[in-house]
Amino acid sequence: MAILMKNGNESLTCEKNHCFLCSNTIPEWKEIIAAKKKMVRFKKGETIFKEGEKVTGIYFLYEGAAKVHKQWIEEKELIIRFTREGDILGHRGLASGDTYPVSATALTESKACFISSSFLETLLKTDHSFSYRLLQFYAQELQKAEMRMRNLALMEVKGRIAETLLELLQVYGTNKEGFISMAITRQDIAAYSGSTYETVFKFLKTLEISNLVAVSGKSIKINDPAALKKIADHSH
Amino acid sequence: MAILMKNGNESLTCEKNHCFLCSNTIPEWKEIIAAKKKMVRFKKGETIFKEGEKVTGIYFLYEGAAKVHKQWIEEKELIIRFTREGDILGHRGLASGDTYPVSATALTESKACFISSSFLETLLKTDHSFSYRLLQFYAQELQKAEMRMRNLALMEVKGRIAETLLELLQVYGTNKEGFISMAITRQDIAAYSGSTYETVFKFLKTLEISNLVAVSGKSIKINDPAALKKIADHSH
DNA sequence: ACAAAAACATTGCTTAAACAATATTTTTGC
DNA sequence: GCAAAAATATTGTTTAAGCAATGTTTTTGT
Repeated sequence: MAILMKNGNESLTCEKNHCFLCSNTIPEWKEIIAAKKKMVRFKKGETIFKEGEKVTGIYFLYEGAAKVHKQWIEEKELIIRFTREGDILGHRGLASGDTYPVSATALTESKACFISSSFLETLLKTDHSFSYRLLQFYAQELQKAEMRMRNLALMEVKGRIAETLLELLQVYGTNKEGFISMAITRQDIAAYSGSTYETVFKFLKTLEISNLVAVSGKSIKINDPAALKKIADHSH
Repeated sequence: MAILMKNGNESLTCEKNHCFLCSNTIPEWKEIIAAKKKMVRFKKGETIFKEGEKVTGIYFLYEGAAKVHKQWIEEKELIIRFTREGDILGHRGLASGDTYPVSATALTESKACFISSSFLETLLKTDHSFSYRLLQFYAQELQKAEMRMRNLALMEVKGRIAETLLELLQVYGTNKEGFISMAITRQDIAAYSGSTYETVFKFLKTLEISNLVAVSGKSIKINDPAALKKIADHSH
């Protein structure tokens, strides 16, 4: 049942049912959703959608990982959030403005389930519990955004980098060796913490020396999350 | 029809109909809403709700102005947004967590229309177009939050202060003399821009000297908004 | 009306963190 | 498989912006 789509991506069936869409819509709609949705595949580093592009719909990350980021002047960007499978992407497009306010890029080979804006609208207007859940999700996202605003504005860089590591740990978890299950570049750590590669490099080195983290290439192991939290909470 | 309430505030009728609640709910509900809502009055500097407090409901600012702010370690706070009449306050409380993630404080003598969480829930589950509008509002707020996250992380302070002045201009407008219609303390400008009183003081002085703004006590007049925008866009 | 508390004004000093420079290693596209 | 482009490593310099100190003015509570 792999139907070839115009962009060469296959339409695959969704077996996990773990995404926001699948777990929050009424069962009666499952089939219609299945017919309307498109499974899209992205290579590592591939753009899922780009800031400024016209909004076409919403994505539910089915497999893999992605970063949501926002550009500022060429060369500067802030990573807004790191996402894992099950997460929503592109939901900000729902606001009146019809272009994506952020970009999303796959961090690993990924699959996402795509729902067009028009169908989403129908869905929202019909399935009110879904609509209510989405509202709650938004309120939660807003809270997170405000927490981050505060951190970016008031914490010093070391704290922000510590927070970034903890966030990565929280989002991606660890593998059997205890390393964060996602190879992340220092560049991306800098882009999330709102700092620079060099600062991340220097601070990571001191963390390594004091044995709070272990680094092996792009893999990072956090030995003492509580100590990192302490650094974050005391950086002012 | 001024009914005395337990806290001494009067229940007043709402005549403006300009708030989100009044302009986005179905006419049939107007009377029920009128019966359920409570008009609350706040003195300048008075707390509308406080971070960490149990969420009791949502406020619609009917008259006056307020700031929404978030604390970090004693003494440090970030002002998340400035609000004017018609604006929503306390909507973040809708997320699962049952405490306000931010505080709101009246900047001037204000009146707000209060709706309890339980009634809001009923409203959302019944009036779906209201629910949809609120969803759009949230998406918009999320966009703004992300824009600010980016600015706080990547812009240098001068640009952030310039942005703050432009934001104040945009939210509160000007009086006949061209001054921003809201007396704002330098402390609050610092708290919004994520900087310090001294830095605001210094930068405001240079803006005054270069004639981009005029200052008279707590009143600020922006002579050249475009120049301020330019400063903001070039601060990196 | 008056004391206490904020807010304001002003200035140096200090430092965290960006910037710059340069060399090496890893990744990726054709 | 190789060249080009990212990403990494490292250290030194510079500067923006916070902190500290001290005094004055304005606001606010009683």
